[in-house]
Amino acid sequence: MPAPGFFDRVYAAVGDIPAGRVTSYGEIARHVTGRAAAARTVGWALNALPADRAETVPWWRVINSRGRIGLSAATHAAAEQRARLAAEGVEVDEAGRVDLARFGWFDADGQR
DNA sequence: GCGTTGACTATTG
DNA sequence: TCAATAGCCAACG
Repeated sequence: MPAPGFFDRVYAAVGDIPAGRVTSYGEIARHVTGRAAAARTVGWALNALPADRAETVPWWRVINSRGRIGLSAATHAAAEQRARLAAEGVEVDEAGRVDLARFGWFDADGQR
């Protein structure tokens, strides 16, 4: 298989998130580039996520650093994200906030 | 190779 | 907690 590009690495990292857990763009960026500063690029990668990839990549488990849904509340993706998270047992606040202390995903070594 | 864009993060007030 | 500002990174035209 060809060398995975940035996008593929992001998708792979997102796919590694267990069900019922959520993580931030910064964590994904650290797994892919090693720098949390690339979080913008991660968001862009998911924004450009092809429809066929959306079937296999749990993009809805990716939120911003504060456990808040970065998507606009009026966006269809935001509503679907909340619905999918709720279906997995993740409680989402009316403001679109998730309790990272309970549902946040951390590395075996990266537990804060 | 350059400028623009973006589902971000950290800092400051 | 919210709002505004600066910084950083990768893909696209």
